[in-house]
Order: sequence, then structure tokens, then C-alpha cells
Amino acid sequence: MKISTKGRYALRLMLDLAIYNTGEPISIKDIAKRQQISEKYLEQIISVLNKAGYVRSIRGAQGGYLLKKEPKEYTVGMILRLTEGDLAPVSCVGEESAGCDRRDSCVTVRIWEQINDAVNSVVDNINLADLVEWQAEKADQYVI
Amino acid sequence: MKISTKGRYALRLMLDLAIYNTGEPISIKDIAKRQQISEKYLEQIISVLNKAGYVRSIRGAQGGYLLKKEPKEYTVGMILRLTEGDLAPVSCVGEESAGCDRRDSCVTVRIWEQINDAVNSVVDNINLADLVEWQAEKADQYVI
DNA sequence: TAGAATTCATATTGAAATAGTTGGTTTTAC
DNA sequence: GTAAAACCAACTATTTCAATATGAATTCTA
Repeated sequence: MKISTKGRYALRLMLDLAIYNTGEPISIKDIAKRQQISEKYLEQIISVLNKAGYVRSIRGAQGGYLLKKEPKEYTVGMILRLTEGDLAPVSCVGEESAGCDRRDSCVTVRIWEQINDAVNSVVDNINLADLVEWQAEKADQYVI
Repeated sequence: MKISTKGRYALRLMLDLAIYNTGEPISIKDIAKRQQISEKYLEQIISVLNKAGYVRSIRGAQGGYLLKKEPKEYTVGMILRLTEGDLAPVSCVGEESAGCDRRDSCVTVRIWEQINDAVNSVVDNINLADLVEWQAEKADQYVI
């Protein structure tokens, strides 16, 4: 019942792009240093985000990445679902719902649906802009 | 972000004991047949439930298992946590919370806490008696 | 225009977790 | 006494996770 590093790193990556955005492309190297994540692993993850059109890439020296849209346009759910796959607690529930023989007689499925709904309502109601704001609040605490 | 077979089977196992309870011990063989789960795997799982005192075992021929308490005394959360471990989506949140260097500066942890709370509030508010009831409703549908 | 910095692409690896299976021993009702 | 059951420990095959490794393609800059 854990979210893997892939999803968590993707979220931190996107948050990093949102926070450190200046209009100039941000390199994987910089993100990796700040977030203390392997560069090469980040490369793989950002490639997924790139293919999905969540980020824009600029190749070559001084290249890097930028968010394609405003931070508020990206919910946590979008990012996690893209990198983790469906967040449903079992495969017979959720978007990529797989069939199941016991479907008709199965009552536990109700539980999984409720969990699925609960998780989705959390992640679909937080966006990157919220996270940026939280981060700013945190920073304030230390300054004061 | 999936719940493993272990937790799901444990739940079905407990539900089976609740539904087919007659006061006589119920054998793993019977449960395995009804639930279409490997006997030997069920053995492993029920051993955990037994050690935790969730079921009572009767050894020898005509032996088997019985729920130790009333179905309503067992929440889904209790059963899943026992077999799956903590249901928190990351290790730095929840009961078995592990430390983390980045704890102070980390904002994503708020998300994980919200997910954790959401999941817990679902599983801690459904008990075996509820499932038995749902099952009965299902059965009715087919009879009518 | 050479070279450095970067993204892009694909393959490989090691460790751990998952989902069982195998092969027994012990207990007890009949 | 024997069959049916719980109990116990070790083993195994498969998949997933979390990276590494290697190199090619692109582009800025000196």
C-alpha cells in the first residue's frame, strides 16, 4: 500500500520546476542536486512527464525543462497517476479496472471503491500551486 | 499503491468465518474451496490471525477455526493492518513512522498524511458485521 | 567549428517483495 | 490406529523496484 519513489520523485521534480521557475530552463542536474535524487533516475521519470506533455524540454547546452502550464493546472493526482499508474488499491477497481470472476458475489470490492474514492478526493484537490504555497509558509517559519 | 493478496485474503477469510459460523470449527480446506484460495497459503495467513488472537484454532480431526469475538468487533483496518502492515502511503507517515532527513523542509508529507487519514477513516469505519450484511443484501438480489 | 553541456533512448543489474509450494510434524476425533 | 486436521520451516519462481550503465543526438558558446 505504498507509493513508490517514482511517483514521489515525480512530484518533487514538478514542485522543483514550479518553485525555481525563472523562465530559464532548469537542468536535471540542478534538480537532482537540490532534491538529492539520482540524476539518471530523474531522467527516466522526467521523460514520462515530457511524453505526457507536462513539461517542455530544451535540448543542448544550457538546456533543461520548464513546466508547460501554470502550477495550479497540475493536480497531485495527475502526476501520481501518470507515474504510478492507477491509485486504486486493487486492480478490479479504478480506471484501469480489470475484470474478475468473483465480481458479482464480491462484497469487499465496496471497501476498495471507498478507499479509491477517498484517495482520489485527496490527490485531486491538491495542486502544485498549493504545494508551492505550503513551501513558502514553511520557509517563513524559519525566517521569523 | 496496491493492497496485496495477503491482506485481501485475510479479509475474505475472516468474512468467511463470520458468514459460515455455526459454532463448529471451520477448516482451512473448506474456506479455501469456497474462496478459491490455495490451502497452504491460507494456512500462513491464518497463522498470523491466530497469533494475534483474532481467531481460535481447534487442532486435530474435525478441527478448524472460529472467530474469537463477534464480527462487529473486527474492523477492516485491524485485519488489513495486521496482515499488510501500516497502510500509510509512505514510510515517514503513519504508525510505524520512520525518520527522514528532509522532514523539516518536506511539504509533500502533508499529502501523505491526508491520504493516510482518508484511508484509515474508511477501513476503521467498516467492520466484519457490515460486510456480512452487505453479503446478505447481495444474496437477496439474486433470490428475488 | 570544436567541445562541453545537456536531453534522449535503451539495456542491464541487484535487491527486495510477492505469492505461493514443498515437505514435513503434531494433535485429536472417530 | 488412522485419517483429518492444525502447525511449522524452508524453499522457489516471478515480478517489481530503484536504480546504473552506456552511448547517441542536439545545441549553446568560446
